[in-house]
Amino acid sequence: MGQVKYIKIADEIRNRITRGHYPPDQAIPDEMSLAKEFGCSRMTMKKALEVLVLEGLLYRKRGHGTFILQSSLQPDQVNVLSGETIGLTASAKGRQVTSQVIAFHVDFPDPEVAKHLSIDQETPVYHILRLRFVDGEPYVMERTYMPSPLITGINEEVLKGSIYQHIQENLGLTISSSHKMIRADKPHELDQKHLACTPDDPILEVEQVVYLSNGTPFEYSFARHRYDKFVFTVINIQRPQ
Amino acid sequence: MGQVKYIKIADEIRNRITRGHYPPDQAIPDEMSLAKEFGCSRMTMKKALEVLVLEGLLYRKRGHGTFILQSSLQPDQVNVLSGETIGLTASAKGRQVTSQVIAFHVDFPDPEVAKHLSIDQETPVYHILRLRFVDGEPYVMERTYMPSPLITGINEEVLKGSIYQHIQENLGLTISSSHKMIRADKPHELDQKHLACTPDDPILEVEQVVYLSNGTPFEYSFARHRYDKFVFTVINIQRPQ
DNA sequence: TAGTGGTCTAGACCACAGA
DNA sequence: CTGTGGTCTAGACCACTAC
Repeated sequence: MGQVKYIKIADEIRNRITRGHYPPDQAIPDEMSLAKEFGCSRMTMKKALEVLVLEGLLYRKRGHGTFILQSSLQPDQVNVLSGETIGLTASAKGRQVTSQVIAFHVDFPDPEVAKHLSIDQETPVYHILRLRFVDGEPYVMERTYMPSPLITGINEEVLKGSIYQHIQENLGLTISSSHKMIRADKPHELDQKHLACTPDDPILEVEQVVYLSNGTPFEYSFARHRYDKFVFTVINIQRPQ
Repeated sequence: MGQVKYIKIADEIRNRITRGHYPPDQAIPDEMSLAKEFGCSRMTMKKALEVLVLEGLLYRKRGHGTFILQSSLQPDQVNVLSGETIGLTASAKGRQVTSQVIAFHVDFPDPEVAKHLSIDQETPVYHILRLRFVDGEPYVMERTYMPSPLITGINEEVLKGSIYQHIQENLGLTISSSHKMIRADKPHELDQKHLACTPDDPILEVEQVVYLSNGTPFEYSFARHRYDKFVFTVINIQRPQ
């Protein structure tokens, strides 16, 4: 769990909300009361509540109070991916994720790949093509590029499981952010073959660059999803002015 | 512009970054130096930089410094929508947005619409169907539901422009957040007719609930986009632990 | 050891809402 | 007027990085 105080407080309040500890139709206690209860300053309390606002559980109204967003209590359908988690293995919690390696080799990157990975064309890159299953159903086809000098120790064994788990646990690297571009597309032949879809079944494609905590991009990928098995959810909070 | 200090500082630093004021391959000045330059406390400086981190312009490394994310300097293609702006009129800056009203009437909501707008089925709701053009090209078909007692003064004139502008400027309401679900779909007949697409052209659909700053949902909508004219971009920063 | 960002504090003042 | 959240401060200590 979070070793940091504001994360621990946010975790506790999130639990209270989802377990119905606070009446959903009135304000939760004010910042000062909560700060006193949790033995922290008001600023720290504010930071904890800010986490839950960004998750879409709470909204706050100056001069009024902090309230539970009704929609957060409705069991939103499958909710396959949120803006928060990275990686299919982490997203499909409780369901079994398996992977079939279709292609795996090392090559020099083309200019587009090199550009997104911020490397030159002389740096070798893993080319990985995986078909991924959730509970045995074909779910997504992932084409992934990673600089091989940076992400070491990739082999068939790793590819059958979770690359992200390998990066974090075996390589000790920290994943920090991702930039995604989401679009619809027509199915390629490869999609039709492996995702078992017809020529008029659309594909939802997620193009992504993922960064380590030192700012280095380590993954450039295209994930192509069956249109009937994937919804991408995003929560957007406006900044003042 | 932002009347708030940290927003104004963020605006200034954003300008410096995009104009190349800071060398892109080394750290920008540290928090204390910047705080001194802008005449603010270190906490305020941190808050300003946090804004730019969330926008994907900067990344920060404890014990190391604050750096410009290379990818933010590359002129990312069209970048039609980011997680930040709400509303087509605001997204398609510099391009001409026009709207054609296909249907517009008031009715009672079905249970699904009522649920997402947090109203009962006796509250009348605007049903709006608009085709929207960017620079004269058909771009997106929007089906929108809004509670008519809440969003007043909607007429053909407003619908041909920007509803959001009407809500903010004429009604004085503040839009605060949105929850989006993005998926691919096959084109309906209505899509094919108005978006000028063929039966095998996919559609990118954005289902959305938009909230006022008092937490009231005021819009439930489905925006159906031509697959070749819309990319949805999302930036995701991981929280510690 | 020096320098960086991350967290946390105690308190101040401001902006906004409702009685 | 009171109470709410929003901002800002000056300073402390901690965690991590590089030298």
